Amino acid sequence: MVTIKDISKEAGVSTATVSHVINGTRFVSEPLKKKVNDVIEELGYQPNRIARSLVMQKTQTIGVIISDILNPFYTAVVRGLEDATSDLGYNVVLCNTDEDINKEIRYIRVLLEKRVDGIALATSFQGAQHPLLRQMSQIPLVTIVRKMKKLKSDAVFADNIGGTYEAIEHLVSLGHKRIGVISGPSGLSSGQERLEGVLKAFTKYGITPNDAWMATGDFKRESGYVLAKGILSLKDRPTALFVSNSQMTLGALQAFRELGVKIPKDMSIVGMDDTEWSVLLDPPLTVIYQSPYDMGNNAGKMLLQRIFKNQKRFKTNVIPAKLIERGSSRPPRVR
Amino acid sequence: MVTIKDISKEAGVSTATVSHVINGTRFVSEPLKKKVNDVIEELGYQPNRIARSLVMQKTQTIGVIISDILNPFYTAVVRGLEDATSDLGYNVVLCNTDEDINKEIRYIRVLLEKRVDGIALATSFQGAQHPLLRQMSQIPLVTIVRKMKKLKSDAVFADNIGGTYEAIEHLVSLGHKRIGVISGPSGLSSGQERLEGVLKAFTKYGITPNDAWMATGDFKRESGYVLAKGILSLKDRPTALFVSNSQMTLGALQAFRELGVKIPKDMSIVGMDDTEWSVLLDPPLTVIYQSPYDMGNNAGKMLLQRIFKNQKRFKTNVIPAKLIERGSSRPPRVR
DNA sequence: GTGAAAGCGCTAACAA
DNA sequence: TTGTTAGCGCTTTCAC
Repeated sequence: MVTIKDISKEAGVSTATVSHVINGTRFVSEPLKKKVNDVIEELGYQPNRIARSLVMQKTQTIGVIISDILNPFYTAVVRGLEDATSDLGYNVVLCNTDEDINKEIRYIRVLLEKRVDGIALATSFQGAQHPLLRQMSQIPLVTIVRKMKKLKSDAVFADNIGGTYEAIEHLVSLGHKRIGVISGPSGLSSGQERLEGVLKAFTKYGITPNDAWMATGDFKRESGYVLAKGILSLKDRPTALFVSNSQMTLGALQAFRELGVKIPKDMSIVGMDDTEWSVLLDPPLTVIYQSPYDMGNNAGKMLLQRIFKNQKRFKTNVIPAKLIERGSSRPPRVR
Repeated sequence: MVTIKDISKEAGVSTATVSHVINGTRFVSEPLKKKVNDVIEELGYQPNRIARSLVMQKTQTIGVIISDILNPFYTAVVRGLEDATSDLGYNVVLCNTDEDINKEIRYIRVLLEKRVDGIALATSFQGAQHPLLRQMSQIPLVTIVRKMKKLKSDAVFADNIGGTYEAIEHLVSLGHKRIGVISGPSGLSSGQERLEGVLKAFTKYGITPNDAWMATGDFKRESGYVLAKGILSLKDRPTALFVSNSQMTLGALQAFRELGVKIPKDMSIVGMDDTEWSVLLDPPLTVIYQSPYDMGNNAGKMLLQRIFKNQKRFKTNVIPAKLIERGSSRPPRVR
């Protein structure tokens, strides 16, 4: 592999000069500059950024840690993050944890050791105090999607409470009083807050939650399927169902299909997360949209800000969630 | 930031010893080992992998270059790649090119300069000879999804020809003779081969392609929408439509919906790529499934093999594509 | 306007 | 069994 030394030798200049023509960091006379560039071209020189990183103490790399890129929600987050940072020459390294806190810890450690310039973390940690709290506060880090207790950091997440509140309000406005809910893990802020918004709306509109209609899943398709099946099989069932993420909605829809429960005739459904397929369903799905792309994009921008100037105050960016009304929610059938 | 020197000083040993206890690369007596580990713990030492990479000449990082992670096909590819490589401690850096050859070139350059240990590349280059041909043959590289002309390298892709052949054969076996096709860019091997499989089946079954029913898109949703709309609006239209990727299928389905063309009553449809939503459509979608996860996974494994021992022969891994028959394809209506 | 050389934080050959 | 030190390929200070 050809190095800067080879170039300097071949061009008859110092390595300093080569470095400066490559980076434009100080004036170099035209003839020298040309000579150097010619040699670089001729030898097919590729500067070694590892060496550069070592002296510059920066890697032009940021890490993103999520549970699973196969979930389209996170796909959009990651894309937003890349778009926000790639213009400034950053690369993103992708880490899937599958909600496994040990994987998460391993990834954080490695990213730290690789000296990434920043980390965007959607934690899977459900306890009170993250094991890597100390280490994480040493570098630019933005918590995304899910809040982390005890950690002071920049943060961007959706307005979960507002979003789910709106979902319920929407159903109530259609005339629903019998509303079922499939929520996510209570140990995750996203799961807990979404339930909170639901309950807030229930209270506001004088609805007493029916335990048989309130289920807690794990944000995965299978649990949406199983839990929906349970609720749909009840003799006394709700007239509407809210499902708190797209993967569980997928499972729930499968349950509707299998049990022959017609949407919205037999039951209305509102999902969380908009997807590429929401509009193609029959009827199209009413959803709460949380702008995952924007979340990733904003996270990227906040990271860059912190990388460039280390302000002391931490910022929190709450992205509004909004209702997209489509055909799957209708007034309940009058009996 | 604490370095190996700090540890060695504090523990009263040489940096060599510290290095060796961290990496287990030579015997260190118990007392020393304990002392070193204690100090590491105490000072919260995080080894600098940049420095390590510089001397070891390896980064434990691989790059993956695709057009767009938002396309669930690539999402699965990337996930497969990560799963194949993360066990051995590799990280993957994600690069989205949006089919922009300039972005692709930039990314390849950067990955090369960052000295990634390997690259998985789904190229967007449609010309004869890739601009970075020389550079790319210098490191472990596996071409995926799309073939690259003139480049000798490991490769893994789907059996596009076999897959689309099977799609048409399936339609023919149902009694269709009037078959429309929305293909992808002819400059990409995936686009060209898929069309090739279609034509091969046409020939085999004595079907003469009707130009009005043969459209070429760009693998994006919008083009599927526009082209399908064109075909569906024809007075003389086909009885079945094959669409050669999931994004265009999405658009096509939208066209069916808007024009009130009922599937499969008015027209059958077979898509390429299975997705999380295929089964939820009404009727569920018949598709050709190309195992994107496996493609990524195999690509990862091939990369690792080449990283570990530099065999001279290049391998090509063709992943079979298979028909998944569901409700969207039925015999044509008898007029 | 350009060059010499120290140093970034490790690993490993060599020495003891 | 452990330590000394050269060197990985750059950037940048200081000197000329």
